[in-house]
Amino acid sequence: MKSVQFSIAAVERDTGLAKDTLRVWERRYGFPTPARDANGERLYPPAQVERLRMIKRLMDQGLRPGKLVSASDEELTALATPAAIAPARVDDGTLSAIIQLVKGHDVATLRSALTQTMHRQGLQNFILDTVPQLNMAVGEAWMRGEFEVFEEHLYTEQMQSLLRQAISALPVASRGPRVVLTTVPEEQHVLGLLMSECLLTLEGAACIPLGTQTPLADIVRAASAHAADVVALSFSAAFPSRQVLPLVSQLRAGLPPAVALWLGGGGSERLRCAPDGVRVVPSLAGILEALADWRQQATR
Amino acid sequence: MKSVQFSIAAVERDTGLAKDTLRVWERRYGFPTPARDANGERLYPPAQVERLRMIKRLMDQGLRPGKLVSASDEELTALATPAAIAPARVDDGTLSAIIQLVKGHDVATLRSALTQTMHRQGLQNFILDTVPQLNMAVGEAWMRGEFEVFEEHLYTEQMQSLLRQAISALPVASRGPRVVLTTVPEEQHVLGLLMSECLLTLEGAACIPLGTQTPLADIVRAASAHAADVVALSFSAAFPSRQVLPLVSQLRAGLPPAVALWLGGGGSERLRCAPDGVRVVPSLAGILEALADWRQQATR
DNA sequence: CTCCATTTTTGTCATGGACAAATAACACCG
DNA sequence: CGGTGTTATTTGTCCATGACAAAAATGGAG
Repeated sequence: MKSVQFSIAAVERDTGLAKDTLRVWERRYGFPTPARDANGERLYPPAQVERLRMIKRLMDQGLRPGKLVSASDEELTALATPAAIAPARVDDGTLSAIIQLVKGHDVATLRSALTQTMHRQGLQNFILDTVPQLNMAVGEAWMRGEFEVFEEHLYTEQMQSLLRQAISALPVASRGPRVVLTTVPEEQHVLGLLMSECLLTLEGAACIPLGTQTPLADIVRAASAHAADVVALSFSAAFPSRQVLPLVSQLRAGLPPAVALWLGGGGSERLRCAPDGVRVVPSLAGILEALADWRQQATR
Repeated sequence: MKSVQFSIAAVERDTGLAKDTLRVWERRYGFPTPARDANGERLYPPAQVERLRMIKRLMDQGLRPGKLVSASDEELTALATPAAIAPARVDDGTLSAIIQLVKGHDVATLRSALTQTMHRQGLQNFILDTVPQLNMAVGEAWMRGEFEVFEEHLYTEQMQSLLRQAISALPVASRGPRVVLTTVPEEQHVLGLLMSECLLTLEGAACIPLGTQTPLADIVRAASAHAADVVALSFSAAFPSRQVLPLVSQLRAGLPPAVALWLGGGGSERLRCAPDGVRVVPSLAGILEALADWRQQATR
């Protein structure tokens, strides 16, 4: 394989670390140490990009960059070791079987296994239990280096299809509330949204799915146009946590007070104190709880 | 409505203009002219953000920023006028009916109308004719300012569900070729991929969908792991054309020569001269042609 | 141990200069 | 007059360095 070098923009894309951050790390910690092209622009070797990706992954777990970038390679791999991050979990065999199918690169078999598991367990159980566990297992396998990026993509794609299919098959909602589902710009993880849409639609709520990355102003407009009762946002664990609070505050200020604002996903848990009128939904089961609360309040 | 001020990061999110670009415009053209907070950081008034969004829209049509930012408000609104950009097109009524449904914010009716149209026309006709026309109609309506961003999101989301559902319903492929479908990082438009997947699966090709934004190195690994015969990439018209050629060249260099590389979507047409071993597929119908060519060559 | 104040860590923003790719403008020739 | 090659302008991205504020860690008092 040719030794390709990465520009700073390419590294930002591949790692999710901002250009400013990459430069300031170099200045402060002495890593990374990119070469320079004829014009003085940074050229990152693939090995350093790989290391940066691992660092980012560990940071998403809550570890601090100062320790990580100055750590030795051995310490890094030790941190990424199963024992360090993957608490043993109960597994009836279904999980590992599906993981193996992803690794086996057999799309058709993977799809039918997922479909079969969903039908066996029922949609609600599938979404509350199996899907989150699968997501975590995939994420952990990726961190341990057992999964390639494209294998994670393949999994996400299949799961996405399955969930959308399930949603399509559900009866049209009638009871309310009307829920606008989306993510903020920069947040492109879609599975959380789809799982939420499944649960809400199962309970008879009317979902208005906007997909990912809706600008804040347009979320407000959508809530108004669709006469929404709730706006539900999903933040993945990879989303820069320092940006969550300002985003949410700005959105809350723009929305009418009568519209509820729910936050879900791994990135919302790190929020210290939610502003007034914002409900953090810590898990998928919490959605059902929030829904029940809303309905109770609505009848009064 | 409170007069909220936007930080430079917020403006980048809402407009899609990079921070560096915003600063350099201010330096060169004298617009925008943000206020400053106590710490000297830029605070953009909402009116300027709105103007920036309009400028960005017009730039996506090919107009140049130098003219736009120094233009008067009147000139701007004149450029954004329907007559300036939207050639009338033949329309049997189905198109405008669906557009009206999107604007009517009735999710359930929109979904059933799309489903019905698909079944009436048959999947292949639907994808070759109606879907591209709808996409264009939506894009044009958006340019004219008749569509909000969230309305485009809603349309995309519904179409995505419909196409994924159609793909799931198709029989598993058996004939080959094996096609890896994805987009490069930064390219997040997914409808082109799904339409291609539909057509290919209809013809019995085995698709390996990786979703959007797969890093180049992982596209290569996926092609190898899945024993792919073809890698198909989709570039939307919005993708920065200056980046297409370097990306494609790099990918072509990394792939084995036996693996074909197909490019589709509006962003691939602006490619001056494709490198050796790269096939530009100018339209959706071209996919069927490329497929036929591949099969003919494979039998020899 | 809990809670509050202080220090360290960390990401983001500012300035001003530079360069290269893309585009427009222009001169030239058939 | 239309096509073509060359120069000029436009435009986005990158760099270096300095600064600051929010978040996290630390430490001390109750």
